[in-house]
Amino acid sequence: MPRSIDEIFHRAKQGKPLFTDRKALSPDFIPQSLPFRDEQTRAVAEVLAPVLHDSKPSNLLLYGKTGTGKTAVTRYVLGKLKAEAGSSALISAYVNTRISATEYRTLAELAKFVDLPVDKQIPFTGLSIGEVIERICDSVRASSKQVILVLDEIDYLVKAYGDNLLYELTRSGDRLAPGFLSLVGISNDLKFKDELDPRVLSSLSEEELVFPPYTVDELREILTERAQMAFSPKAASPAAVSLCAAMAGSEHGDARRAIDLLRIAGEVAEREGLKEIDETCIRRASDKMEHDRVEEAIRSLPVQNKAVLLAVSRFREGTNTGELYLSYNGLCRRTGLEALTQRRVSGILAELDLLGLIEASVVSKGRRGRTKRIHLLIGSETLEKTLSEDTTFGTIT
DNA sequence: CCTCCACTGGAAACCTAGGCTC
DNA sequence: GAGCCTAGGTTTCCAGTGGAGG
Repeated sequence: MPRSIDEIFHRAKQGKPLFTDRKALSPDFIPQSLPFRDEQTRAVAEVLAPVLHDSKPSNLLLYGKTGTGKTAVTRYVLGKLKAEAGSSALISAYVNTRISATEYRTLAELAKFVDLPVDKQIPFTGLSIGEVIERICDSVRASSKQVILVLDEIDYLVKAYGDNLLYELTRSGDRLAPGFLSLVGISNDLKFKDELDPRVLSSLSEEELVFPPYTVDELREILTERAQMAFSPKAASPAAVSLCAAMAGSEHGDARRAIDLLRIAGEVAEREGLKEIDETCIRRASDKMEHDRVEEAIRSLPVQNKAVLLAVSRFREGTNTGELYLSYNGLCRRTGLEALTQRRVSGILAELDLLGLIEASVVSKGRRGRTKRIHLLIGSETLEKTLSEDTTFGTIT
């Protein structure tokens, strides 16, 4: 749908905008109150309250599927707590360990909140983990800081690196006094507890809290409230809101997804110059979300993983490890990329599988050995379009 | 029931880039 | 600047294996 810029501007000028306050649907918006989460909000507040009379709150572990309000409740309570305390000794640090990805970077993130002396800043590499912990502890002790460290998606850290870091952090008490550090762990995965050393577990889960998924009815109510803030009246009909709640919530009551869906549907409608969000907008928004997720996943891949993915896409009917490796080798020769070993490529295949970009399952073909049956789970045009942005593959896709 | 293929996936060694100390 | 350290990615090595074909 080619459209001149005159037309775009004209459309934008005429008619009232759909959105009155886009922020109300942004991912990090925290509303005045969190519906259906009173119990959890109060529980978190109770656990953290001791900080107000300078004693260390218990460590806390929060569970629940994505979009059940764990992060929102935590941020909400911490926000209030900070306002109440009014002291600069209270530091609320938030680190998402899936994004920080390694132990070292998780600590480096924490260090940013702790405000280290200029000569003790954490470089992005070069220090041992022990040294980084040392520097953080020193600073906390020296200025009696009261740190509440939120480790979001803590299960990622534990899965990849075990519980060493948590072990260190939970028993750093003596090195921090008179300051202290309390942990708030947030996990999507209940099973991650199995991988923890019993000592770490008992210390980390002094308090525990489970966040149940929202029901579709609850989602609808949440969306209705947000829609009233975000859109001009009538822009989002009850039917549209219900559909968003149903589409996003049918699987496991994911409020974040529901809110994203409503926002993007609003953007689609606005771009089309519609006065209200209709079903088509919502369906297109849903497609767009999936599409964006895939593009982003591809874009952020290391170059070797991209190469392997591209090699996979050459086989329409799926392939196996040996055949794929040959093709990958050829690709490397043509692009001047250094070819990795088959062992490593096998590992990369497992990573791509985990991201949901390919499916790679081990099959046995009897006498003809054991291998992975591999096929692409995403559209090859999307893949090629996205990879052509990368200079390594720009000419070859 | 046994063989034996074409890998899988764990473990350890190796490499690189960077900071630290002296 | 030499000689040390570490994290993270990769290679090297290799024992282990599900099941079709004998």
